[in-house]
Amino acid sequence: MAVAERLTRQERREHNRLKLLEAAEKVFAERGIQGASIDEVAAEAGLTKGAVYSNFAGKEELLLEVMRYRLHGEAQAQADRLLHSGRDSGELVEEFARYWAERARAGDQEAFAQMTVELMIHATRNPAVREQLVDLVFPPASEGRHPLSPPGSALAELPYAQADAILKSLDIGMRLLVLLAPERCPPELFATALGLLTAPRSDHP
Amino acid sequence: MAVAERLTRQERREHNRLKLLEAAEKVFAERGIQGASIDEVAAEAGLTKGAVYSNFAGKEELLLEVMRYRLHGEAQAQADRLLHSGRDSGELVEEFARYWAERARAGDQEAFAQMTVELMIHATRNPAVREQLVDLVFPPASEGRHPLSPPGSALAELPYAQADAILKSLDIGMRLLVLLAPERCPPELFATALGLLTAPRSDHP
DNA sequence: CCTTTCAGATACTGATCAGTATTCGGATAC
DNA sequence: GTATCCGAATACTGATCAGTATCTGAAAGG
Repeated sequence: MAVAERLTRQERREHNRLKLLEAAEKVFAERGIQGASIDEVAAEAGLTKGAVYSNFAGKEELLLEVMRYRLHGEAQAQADRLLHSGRDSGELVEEFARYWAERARAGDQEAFAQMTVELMIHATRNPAVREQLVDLVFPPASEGRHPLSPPGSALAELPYAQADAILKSLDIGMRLLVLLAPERCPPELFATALGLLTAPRSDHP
Repeated sequence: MAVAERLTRQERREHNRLKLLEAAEKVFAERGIQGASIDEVAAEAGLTKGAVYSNFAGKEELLLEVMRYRLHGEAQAQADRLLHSGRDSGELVEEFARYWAERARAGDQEAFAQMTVELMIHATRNPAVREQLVDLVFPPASEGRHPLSPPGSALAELPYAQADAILKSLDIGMRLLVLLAPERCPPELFATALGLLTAPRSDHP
C-alpha cells in the first residue's frame, strides 16, 4: 500500500488535481462554501495550500471546477443514460423515481446536493458565477417532448423548457427538504409527485 | 422628519430590536449567512455591535429570530388567510399561484427566499438549528385534505402531510430556480405546475 | 436635583483565512 | 552527473470577525 509510487511530474500533477477536487467537494459540503477554507481542502487531500493555488486560480475557480467535474462525472452520465435510453416513458418515469430515491438515501449524494444549492445561492450574488452555473444547470435546450413526460400526460403538452424547469424545481426542492427533514419529506415522495405530474391527462379539451 | 423622538427605554429597545431584525434579513440575504458580519448588520440598522449583543445571544439566535419574525409577519399571515379562507378550491389555487408569482417578482421576497434556503442548508449542519427550523417549516400537521388540493384532484387523495411536502418542495425549488435564472424559470411557471398537480383526476380507480 | 440603572457605544482580543513571496527537492534534460 | 525547472511546501501579510470587557449618557426613580 504505502509503496512510494514513482510518477512523472505530469501524472503526479493530475493525480493531485483530482484529489483536490474530491477533497473540495467534501469540505465545501461539510462546512459550506463560505465556511470552507482553502487550507482545510488542501489538508483533506493530504496536500497544502500551495498545491491548491498551483492548480486553481482561487477559491471561486475551484468551486466551479468541482461542479463541472461532478456534473460531467459518473453520476450524471448514469442519469443521462437513463433519461435518454429509448425506453418506454412509463417505466422510465418509475425507474427514474426509484433511482432518485436511492441516490437521495445514499450519503454520497448529500454532499453534492448541498453544494449545488449553496452554489446556486452564491451564484445569485455573483453574476460571473451565475452565468456559468446557469449553463451547467440548463444545458442547451432540447426540442419537443421531455423524456420524462409520457405522451398523453398533461406534462407532455408543455414545451420542453417548461416541463424541464418544473421537474428541476421539484427535484431541487425535494432534495433540499429531504436533506432538512427526511422524516417529514421521505425520498419516496419523489415518485409520488412525479406520478402526479405524469399522470395521463383527464381529457376534456 | 429628523425630530429627535423622545421615547421610553422600553420603546426604544423594542424599536431597535425591530430595526436589527430588518437589517439582519437584508444583510444576510445580500452577503449570505456566513458572509454577513454582525458589524454590518448593526451598521445597516444605524447601530453598533453592542446593540446586537444586547438584544440577541449571538449570530445564530439572531438568524432564527429573523426567520420567526418573517414567518409570523404580514406576508405569511396573508398567505395563510388566502389558504384558509373558506373559498372554493379551484379559484383558491389560481389565486394562490397569482399571488406566488407576484411576490416572486417583487424584490422584497428575494431576500427572504435566499435566506430561507441558506438557513435550510445551515440547519443541515447544525442539529439544534435544524430542529427549530423544521418546526417552523412544518408546523403541527393538519389532518385531512390539503387546502390547495381541490376535491377530485389526484393530489387530494394523498394524506395532508404528503401533499404538503410535495407542494413545499415545488415552492422552494422553484423559488430557487427563479432566483438563479428567471429567464429559464419564469415565476408564472408556478401556476402551470400547480395546475398540473391539482388537475382533476382521470378516474379509473 | 441627585442617584441608580441599563441599553448601547467603544475598545480590545484571539482566531481564522485568502492570497502572495519565497524556498525546496525531486524530476527532467543534457 | 550536473544544471535546470517547476510543482508543491513553507512562511508571511493584511484583513476580517465573533465575542467580551469596559465605559457612557440618558432615562428611571426617588
